[in-house]
Amino acid sequence: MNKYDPVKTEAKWTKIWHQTNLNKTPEEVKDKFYNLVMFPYPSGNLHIGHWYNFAPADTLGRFSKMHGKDVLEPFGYDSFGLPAENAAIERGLMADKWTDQNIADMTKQMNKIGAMYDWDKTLKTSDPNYYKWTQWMFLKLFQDKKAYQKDGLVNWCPNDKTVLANEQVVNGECDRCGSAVERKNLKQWYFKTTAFADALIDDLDSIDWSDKIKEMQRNWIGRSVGAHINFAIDGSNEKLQVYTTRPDTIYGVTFMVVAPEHPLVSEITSEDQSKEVNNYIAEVGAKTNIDRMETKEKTGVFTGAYAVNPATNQNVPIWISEYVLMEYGTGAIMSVPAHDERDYEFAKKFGLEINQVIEGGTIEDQAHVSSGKLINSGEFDGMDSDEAKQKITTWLESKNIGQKQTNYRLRDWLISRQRYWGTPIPIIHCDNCGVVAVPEKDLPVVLPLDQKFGKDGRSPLLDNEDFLNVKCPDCGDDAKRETDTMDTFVDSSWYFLRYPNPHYQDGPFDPVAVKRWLPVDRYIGGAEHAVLHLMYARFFTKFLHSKGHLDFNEPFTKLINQGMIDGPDGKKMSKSKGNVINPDDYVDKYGADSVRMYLMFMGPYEDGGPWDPKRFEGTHRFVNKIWEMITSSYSEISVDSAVEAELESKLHKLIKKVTEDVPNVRFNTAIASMMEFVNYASSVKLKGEVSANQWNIVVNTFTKVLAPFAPFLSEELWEKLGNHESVHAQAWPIYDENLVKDDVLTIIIQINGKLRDEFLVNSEDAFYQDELERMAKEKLGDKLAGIEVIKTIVVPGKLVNFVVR
RNA sequence: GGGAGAGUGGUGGAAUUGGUAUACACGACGGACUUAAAAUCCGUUGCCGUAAGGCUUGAGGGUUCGAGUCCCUCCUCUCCCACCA
Repeated sequence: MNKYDPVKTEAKWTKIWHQTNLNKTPEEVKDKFYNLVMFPYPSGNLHIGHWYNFAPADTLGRFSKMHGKDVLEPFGYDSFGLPAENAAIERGLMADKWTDQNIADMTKQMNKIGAMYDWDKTLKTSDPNYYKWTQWMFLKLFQDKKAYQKDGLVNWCPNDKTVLANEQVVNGECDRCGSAVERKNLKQWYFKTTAFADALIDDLDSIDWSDKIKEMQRNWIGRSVGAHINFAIDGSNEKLQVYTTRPDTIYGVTFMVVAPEHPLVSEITSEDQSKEVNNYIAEVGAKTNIDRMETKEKTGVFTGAYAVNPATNQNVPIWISEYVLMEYGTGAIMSVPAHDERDYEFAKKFGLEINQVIEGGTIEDQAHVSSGKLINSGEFDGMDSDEAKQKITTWLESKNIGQKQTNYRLRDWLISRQRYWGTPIPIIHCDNCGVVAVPEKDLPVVLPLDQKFGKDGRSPLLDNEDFLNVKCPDCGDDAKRETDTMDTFVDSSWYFLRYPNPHYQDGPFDPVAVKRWLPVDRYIGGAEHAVLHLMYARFFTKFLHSKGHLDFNEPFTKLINQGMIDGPDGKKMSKSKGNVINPDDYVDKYGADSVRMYLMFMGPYEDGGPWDPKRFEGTHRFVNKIWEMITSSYSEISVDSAVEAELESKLHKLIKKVTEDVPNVRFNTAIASMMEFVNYASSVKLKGEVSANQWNIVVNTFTKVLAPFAPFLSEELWEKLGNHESVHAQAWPIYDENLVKDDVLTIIIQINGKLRDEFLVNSEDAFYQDELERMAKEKLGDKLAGIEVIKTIVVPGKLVNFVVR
């Protein structure tokens, strides 16, 4: 018996596919399928998580290709980022050399996966030919005032020594290194993501993403509709503007709270309260984000000032407290303790007045938060909250002290980083002209390579005179370059536009190629990017669309989020736990196809799960079983036409099942049905019950079904079966509806819904209800004697149910 | 505290519109081959019961001829957000 030799086979076909240009992307495109996986960071080692990402995605691509689709399946690298810089600092390497070596290593490993990548369509974001256009994107945003500089409180990671975007702070910690994030006042570059806040929410309805991810984006953007209201301050000309979603409760406002950082605080604070107020501000200012989050109990200080409730004309005290955030709304709130839990807690703690204005609840015990009928609200008494919100807002507008206002939790994207290994921000600072954009013709602003780092990790750009010193493009005087680089998420926000023609020189992307291939039909990647990359890429697409560069406004039509592969112990893989699975160990021993098959068979793609070496063995056994079944010789022993019909029917059922499962990423059930088929076909073969001719047709067809899953194995089998053209260039087999239908159906017999018996019936008779009932009665025979049948339910082709007393 | 999702054998997991629950695989047990082991192959395997039979999809209730699937209450777990006014 000749045994399947994956190592030899895979090397052989890798070479042949390369020589025959099998994976070249078609130029003539009729029915496109842009099959994209989120590109990886070149960390240097392809781990099993990468395999889980790319191998099933490739099955989808190959499956589509066999269906006659023109498939674009590119691969590249998100190659700017901190790990390269850390390697440079810690080990004295060059960040660029380290990165390029990793790319070379990973590309070698990537070739083992058996994917249909067209290596002509590759890119890396650290390539000047690429980041030139990232800088171009910055300039376009800058020209449109959607890239701007702002002074303010920012998140600072003391370990990575850079600022972070809001999205990159998780539970008060840096999402890269886990350090506690500090708050600093710094001038930084931002992209105006909030300009597209509405579109980012509304257009979610038009794309095929999981509800989970869509909901996460909606929550992150956090749209809320309410009103701005200006409160007069007693004894001052200043107005205190607040944002509220509950204008219906304005008669219940008994105090105001402003954020400690609010600019009005210093102006309105009375002399006798100023010491206490200043102490409080200092105390809060010293806290980190984590400290702030840990503060459970409400704290605050009275400013000594009063505002006037415009509804009641009552004077209400103005307090400061850290529970009001300067970053959201106006940094000031009107407090309605009767109908807001936080205000209630605050009022109870500091003995402030509580006025109920919505009927119901037990205000003595807790805030009554739900909406309802208004009371104690003058002319608005008796109105429902929803109506009162409208009416009161209109009333405020008529008095010119308020208006309807929509607010978002989304903050503009902070994109500058005080790091070296990233795309330089194409800006020049000139003493005469201020902030000046680098002219387009001067792009790219080249990042100097071979830079040495000190132990402190200080960006070498800060000390690189050649880089720093430039002439101002406006006035020609000496000027300095911006030394911050861009967040690497900027690089990855538009890469999918460049893949169709990564060699294009006249712009960031080739408009003809983009028209041909975009938007992305399947986008596959981890759910951890729900509010990061996936939102940033949508923002870029919307911006480019608004400027007429793109004719679509959503980049990823259908999104698939694969799960995570854990270690055999069920825990997240990590070097320190010693539970990391190295795919090479398995690939070198069992072959890529077995790894691919196991990853797809282990469970639903969206769930992931632990890597189980035992179960892997099981899948590998299946691969060998296929090899044995197809390559060992077939001999007719006792040909049986009933078995021939059965085998043909099972083959067509298999085709149908796999055809339906793969587009829905149900790889596990597709493979299960292949196993079932092989089990049956093997037993037929052993007994030689079908003609050699039919057997030949069956194994040829089966090999085509197998092809997207196990590209090497199927190609070798295909050749052994005497075919000359690649199996991957074959058309997907079409199943015959008539053969999928069963000739004989099993009808079950129930009594009161419980299974009691069953019988077989020819499919053409299975839809005559009277006949089915008669047959069921006959089959049950004596069992029904003396029992009163009240009702009989007949489901044609399925069952007969006798309802008895 | 808010939002989303999920609970099925010893394990990963299958189950068209409500219509044979536990497909496929792992593990376990028994057997064949072997001096022996590995590999391979064959059988058994939801639970209780010798059997007939009964029970079974987190718990309880409901709708229905019939519920893993639909509705209500509760419990548990996972993920996301979190003083967002």
